Amino acid sequence: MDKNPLVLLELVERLGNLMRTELRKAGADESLQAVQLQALVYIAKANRYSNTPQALADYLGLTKGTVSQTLLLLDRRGLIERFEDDIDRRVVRLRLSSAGEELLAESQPALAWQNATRNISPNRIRNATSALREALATLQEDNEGTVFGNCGSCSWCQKLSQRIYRCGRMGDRLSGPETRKICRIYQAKVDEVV
Amino acid sequence: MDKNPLVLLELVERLGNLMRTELRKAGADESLQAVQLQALVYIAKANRYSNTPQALADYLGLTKGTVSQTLLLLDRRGLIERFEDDIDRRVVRLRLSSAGEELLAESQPALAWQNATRNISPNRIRNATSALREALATLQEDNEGTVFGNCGSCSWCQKLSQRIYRCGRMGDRLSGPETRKICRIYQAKVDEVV
DNA sequence: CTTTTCTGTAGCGAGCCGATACTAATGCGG
DNA sequence: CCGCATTAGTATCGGCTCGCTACAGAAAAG
Repeated sequence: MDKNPLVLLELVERLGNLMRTELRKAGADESLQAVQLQALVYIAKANRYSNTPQALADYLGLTKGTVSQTLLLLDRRGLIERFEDDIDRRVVRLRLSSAGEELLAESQPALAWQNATRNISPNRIRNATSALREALATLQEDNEGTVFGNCGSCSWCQKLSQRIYRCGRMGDRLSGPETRKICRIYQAKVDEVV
Repeated sequence: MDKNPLVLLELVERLGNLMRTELRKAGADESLQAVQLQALVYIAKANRYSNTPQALADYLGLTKGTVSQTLLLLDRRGLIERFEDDIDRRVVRLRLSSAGEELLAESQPALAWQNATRNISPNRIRNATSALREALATLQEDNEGTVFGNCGSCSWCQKLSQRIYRCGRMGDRLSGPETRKICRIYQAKVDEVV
């Protein structure tokens, strides 16, 4: 029975396609494309190491040129802000403008999904999440791509006190909320399959 | 913990995006787009009730106008054949040409996925498949979309003999292989959550 | 025999997307 | 301190996607 993975793939692809059209519908009010909404969602969740065009390109699986175009458009719309990094003046940092935050809060692109999963028990969702997460990690490692994650299961993360954490890779102190954002230098703990 | 569904959604979207870029890479040799490969895969799997442009549009979550363009291109490339239905002369039937079958056999777009899931136990894959299938069905019902499936779990399907089946909705006899193709008039059995 | 509904197609326009070529900043070796 | 490779990002081009509107023909409904 090695056909089962293919069945799962078909489901992932179909759900991906349908959620993409959901995104299109959600963005149609503001005349935004699906990818643009995905970019906004990412920027809202990215931590300080991951709010750059290159990271977004890795995340979405697109080239940096393509992403650059999307960001240009979002900037013209006033939904994001781009500003130079103080230290490395090649890199551009991204963040949502207040208009972008507002837009994201209003248009709930995930609403259809919430409804679609209402009858699935938390336990089954956890199991499915775990399996897909492993597939994603393996897929990205095979492609030498970036594995995104948050500090909760990252081997670099050190807990300094009740509320203060520290990233052993970058040497920065991180607040609690910041440890729950998404990070591109994430390194899975060896014995943790989550 | 009603945040878990959102985590699952994020995984589905990311995997969908990445497999989409895998598709792009796989189709790049033949200079085919991701959607075009998805269309070919669908046409290869569609049964006699489901090999039409409209069905494909429902499956991919696109409009019939968009799909029409894709099919036009695939036809010009000689990868599919389009022919009129004998009874209802509005409908166009689709099938792969031999060139199309060959192309699909050679470019294995699912290879990366097979590798990515190699370390996941069949049992976990089954569980994940089951959960996602339910999400998909609910999502499509909410949107009044078509729920695709095959005869194995369809309430219209009758088993006439060891090898012969019958579709109670359309009244046709179906061979064993045909019952494993994908169908747009699928109706889930009431007590079967599969 | 209309009228409506259901097929599919045609053409338009905004935008996606990869590829290529480019600028500018950093870093490394000497 | 000076080349030279590397990295982050932008600019431009061409092909294609995709929704939209309009359209034609066949079938179904009245």
